Amino acid sequence: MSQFADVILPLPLHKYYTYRIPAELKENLSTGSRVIVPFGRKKYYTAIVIFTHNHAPADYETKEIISLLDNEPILRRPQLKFWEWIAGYYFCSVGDVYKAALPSGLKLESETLVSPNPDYEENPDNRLIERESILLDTLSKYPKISVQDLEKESGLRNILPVIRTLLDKEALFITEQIKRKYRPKTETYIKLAFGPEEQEKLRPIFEQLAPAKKQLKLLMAYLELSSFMQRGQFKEVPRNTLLERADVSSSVLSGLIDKGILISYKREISRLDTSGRSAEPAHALNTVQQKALDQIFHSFKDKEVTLLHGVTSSGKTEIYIHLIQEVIQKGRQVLYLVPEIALTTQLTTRLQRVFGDSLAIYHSKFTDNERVEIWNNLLKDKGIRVILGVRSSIFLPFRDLGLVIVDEEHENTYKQQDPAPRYHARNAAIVLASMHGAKTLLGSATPALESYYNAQQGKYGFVELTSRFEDIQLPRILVANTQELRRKKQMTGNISPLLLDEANQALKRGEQVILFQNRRGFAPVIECKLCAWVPKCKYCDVTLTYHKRYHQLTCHYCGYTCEVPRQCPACGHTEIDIRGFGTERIEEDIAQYFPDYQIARMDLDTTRTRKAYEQLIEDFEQHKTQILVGTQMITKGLDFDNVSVVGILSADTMMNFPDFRAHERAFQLMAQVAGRAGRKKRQGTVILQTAQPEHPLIQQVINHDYAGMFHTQLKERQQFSYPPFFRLIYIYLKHRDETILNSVACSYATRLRQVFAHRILGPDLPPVARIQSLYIRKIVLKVENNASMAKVRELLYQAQDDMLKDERFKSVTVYYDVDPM
DNA sequence: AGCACGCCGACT
DNA sequence: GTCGGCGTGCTC
Repeated sequence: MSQFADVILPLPLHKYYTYRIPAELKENLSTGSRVIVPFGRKKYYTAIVIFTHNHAPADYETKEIISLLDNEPILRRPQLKFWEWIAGYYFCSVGDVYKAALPSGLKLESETLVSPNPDYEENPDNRLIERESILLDTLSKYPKISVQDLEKESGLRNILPVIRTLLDKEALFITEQIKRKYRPKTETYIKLAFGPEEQEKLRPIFEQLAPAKKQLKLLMAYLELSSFMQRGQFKEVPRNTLLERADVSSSVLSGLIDKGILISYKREISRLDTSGRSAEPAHALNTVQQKALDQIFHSFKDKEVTLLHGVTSSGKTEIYIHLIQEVIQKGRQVLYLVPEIALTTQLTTRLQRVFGDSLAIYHSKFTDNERVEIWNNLLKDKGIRVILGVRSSIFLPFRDLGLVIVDEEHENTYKQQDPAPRYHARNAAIVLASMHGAKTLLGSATPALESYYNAQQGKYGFVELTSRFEDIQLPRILVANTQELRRKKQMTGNISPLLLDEANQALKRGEQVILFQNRRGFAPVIECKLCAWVPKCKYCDVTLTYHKRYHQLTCHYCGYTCEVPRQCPACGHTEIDIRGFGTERIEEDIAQYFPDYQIARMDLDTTRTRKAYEQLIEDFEQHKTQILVGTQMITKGLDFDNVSVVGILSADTMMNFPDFRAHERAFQLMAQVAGRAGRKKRQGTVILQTAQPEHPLIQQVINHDYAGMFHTQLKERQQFSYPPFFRLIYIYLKHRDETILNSVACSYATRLRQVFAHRILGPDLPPVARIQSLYIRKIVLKVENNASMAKVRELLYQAQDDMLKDERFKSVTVYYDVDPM
């Protein structure tokens, strides 16, 4: 039996820590168990055992594990391997992955509690200073209080040193308490105190209760609910149901319990909605869908990953359902990934109907306790077969995945941005699937360039669905040339006459209208007011970002900088300015034109809660609102059958966004939003407002020409060394002193150039160059797609170690973003 | 991450 | 002269 355990701590530390296993825990402790360990002088953490062994570390004294939280591992072995892969690929610690992977209900935290020493008497030789007195006075009011609360109550700042001195003077005690966050949900049940075999006891009870009308009423209600009348049983009945049925107060119930007639007890119940949902059969597929399904099965024979390119509303979901059924019939599990915003009631109810209780939904807006229950259900294999979930559900303890579906695989919300691990759920899921020997299906109407390229190269299988479900026509797309309209003074606001006219007609016919404006219009991009000319970087093919502070234009890929031109190089116009109008503005504008219709706005601000979001959708579905103004949120997974006109208010803001993926994203967004138009009854109309109607991208949108867009973009990606030909790694440097940061960033880039040569760009100011008073610089590394990532990682870490010899570098924080979006 | 130790400026 | 500011390094 092992003496020592190496553990993962929930911290950004790049190694495992070794602890002694106390004798009494040796039996049950194993890889994947959670343990409480002391770390540093006073902290306790929940760590995860990754390895047990008998090698006593030579150069330090080990501490002992405090306690074991699980008699059985809460992780499955392949998960740890998966965590290590993520940490390696995305340049972060396994601790970072651990933090992201476990629902916080399974992560316990220690909290310091302070209590006064009642026997303390002030020593005249060692008087208390003022801060100490104040603290002690406050403390005397509480038997036990947390450090955070004590800080608040005392009105003092930075009380930890004071607590320390008081501790030395023995004026107080401190204890560390581990907070148990997950609580099983319980419900109180009521039952007769005796069984049906003693039912003759009932008669005297009725007589006894004759004067107590309310108690009698309650007893009758119980007998009724417990199905005694039909079957002579005394079943347990939930307390609330009983009180509701009897319509009496709880004191009446207490009366009966006191008399020993009824008994009350608590029972653990599941939070997961298992209200006996019965599975119903899936819809039959039409011939086109069936053919696609067959092709997917065929493709699975020799490809790990298959891309399903299906136009909007081609019925991809039904194909998924049939695939899932196939896999779960074999006893294997399915992970169905969707982007954060695509988890709509429309999709969940559809899946719940087919899969009933074997489906679980894993979403950040669900409470933590629910997520813990899903985790435990999977761990103990209690019936969940299909997980419909967002990004973080790749970390769930799957026993045997047979299939991973990544729907809307092009969505950038699959990439985690800020705290590490900065992982891409689509790419990580592919790795996860291969660890399980499962297949991955990527689905999208507008695939990511990278995925489509992989399919073209034969790395992925490829299946196409070209016709829409029930032969609905793709919408016709009309262009409103805003440049010309403005010049002719036919358009002053943000809405063209053509869009107004089409919207008006639709509304009069009782149909609905969607107006789409990407809020990214707020990006600091300048443009010519007349012709929408936008300055671009000569080297990166990326829109330049405007920095107000210096009145300069900068490329945030390579750092190229220039002055703002006085007049437009394209048309000579002299008004060049920051552009951008958001959804709020559109909502106001449109309200003036259509005062008789109800308008709703859907963006980050109006959908803070799940409820608000669902309410907006419900209102629109039920035609309570006629016009919906929104950001890209409205493009995802929503099926409205009465929308005939969609307005894209500014194609230019999307196309000119300072990012090498701007055109790809603009196409995806426009195609997705256009797909909301004209669903069941007739062809819809999309009004596309742009100042550059002849632009190839606009033509590709009009012609629903994904392949055309792909080829144009691919050429540019190759020319400027971007994905899928090159892999990007961003290296971020943070420091609170801008001057130091600048010089360190420059010398770091120089150092990196010695290793990676021209593959290093920058340093440059990222779009948000200062966060929480920390300045940020970004260095870009472009490596050939076929380069060894292990080698790149080694070289990067080596360069970082080298730089640490520089004194100034010590206080600089470095972090990486691999495959940034 | 957090916490302790250590070295410099605003107060008694 | 001390208190408290934050910079640096360590945690099994």
